[in-house]
Formats: sequence, structure tokens, C-alpha cells
Amino acid sequence: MAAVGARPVLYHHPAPAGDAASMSSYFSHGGSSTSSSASRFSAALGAAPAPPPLADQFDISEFLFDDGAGAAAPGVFADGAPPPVAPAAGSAISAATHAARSAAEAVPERPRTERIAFRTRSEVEILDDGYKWRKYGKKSVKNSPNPRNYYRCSTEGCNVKKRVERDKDDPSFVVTTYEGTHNHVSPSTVYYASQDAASGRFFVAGTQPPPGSLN
DNA sequence: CGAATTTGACCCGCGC
DNA sequence: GCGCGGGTCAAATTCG
Repeated sequence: MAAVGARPVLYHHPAPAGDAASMSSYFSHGGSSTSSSASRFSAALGAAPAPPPLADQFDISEFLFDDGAGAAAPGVFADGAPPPVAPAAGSAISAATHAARSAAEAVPERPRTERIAFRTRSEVEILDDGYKWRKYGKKSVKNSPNPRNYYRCSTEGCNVKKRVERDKDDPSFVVTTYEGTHNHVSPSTVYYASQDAASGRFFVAGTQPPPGSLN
């Protein structure tokens, strides 16, 4: 699989306002007003009538990735400890995505057990990233009082796995770890790619590079 | 009725 | 060799 496959569905879009809608349809977990799954979450949470700004709901404070091939030191992106990669203006997600890609390009040959993890501020562990996940295990881990949940992509033939656990220090954060590469597109749509007219950058979501955008 | 989740058991690798 | 911790399996149960 190509180097770009490592990414989970992460994306960023430059436009500030209209974009929250598309984002919530993709990564809906908080109560953004637009998607059906968001309303499901709201119900589960006992309702959050006034959704806070998107930035408050999707706050990636830490991002790390590890391809599992012996890259001894996985990059950890934390506030105040930015990676040597120039952060894209105004978006942690975009920066992280770019960093992950450049890392993958840097080491072209390796067993692809790509792993990518990030910490998300969220009240619920189940982030609807557009894929269908089937839970297959739950374990309590030593260093955390919180249980860790194991999910597997329910699409046949796709063996992507995902681990979800609450941050032991900040229970308001959820640590999500994706492992593997989806060999299909999201069942709920998802292919989203656009080019920012101003910067010329591409912003991509999906499991494969959009035809024509990456070559 | 079929699909997804739950949950304890089982398995495996690692450190002591 | 043993114990521990982490990851997965699978039967039972619940849900849609």
C-alpha cells in the first residue's frame, strides 16, 4: 500500500465556517448540530443543547504516530514541543497529517503496521470517523484507571484496528490509536478533497489519494 | 432475526 | 521458570 495509507481519516479544510458542517459529518462526536450521529450522541449524553464552537469539541492537543517498524522514538506532538515540521497555519490536524506523511516518505520500506494515535478532547469515546467499527475487547490497563477498548473495522477484508482509552490525567481527553490501513473507502461517504485556492494546499480526507491530487 | 456488544477466558511476549 | 500485562477470541446477551 502506498505511503499515504497510514492516515486515519483526518482532514482539515481551510474555510472556517461552512466547514464545520462537513467536519461534523465526518468526525462527529460532540454535538455539532448537523449530523445524525451527532444527535445520537446528544441523546446519549442527556443533551447538549448549545453546541460549543468546533474548536472546543475537537481539540487535538497531542498527536503521535508510530509505524511500528522499530522507529524507536515515535513523534509526540504536544503543546510547547512542536515537531521539526513546519506547522500548517492554524491547524493541528493538518500539521499532524503532513508530518505523518513526510515521515512515511522518509522511510519507504518497512513492514506496514502503521500506527497513528492522537488525543482528542471529547466526552464520548466513540468518535464517528465514518468507518464502521466493531468492538472486540475491553481491557483495563496498568497505568490508567480507565479501561481500554478495542475496535476492529467491520468491513470485510479490512483489518484496521483501533484502541480507545481515556487519558489517565485528563479524563476529558480520549486517546485514540489507529493501527493499519483501510483498504476501502468509508461506508458513509467520505471522500473529500479540496484545494485551498489561497494557499494552493490540498486538504484530503479518505483512504486513498484523490486521483490527480498526488502526483 | 441478524448484527453488534459485552465480558471473562485464553494466549503470548517480556521482564525478573 | 514464573508472573504480569496486554491483546484477542468467542459464547452469551442485548439491541435494532
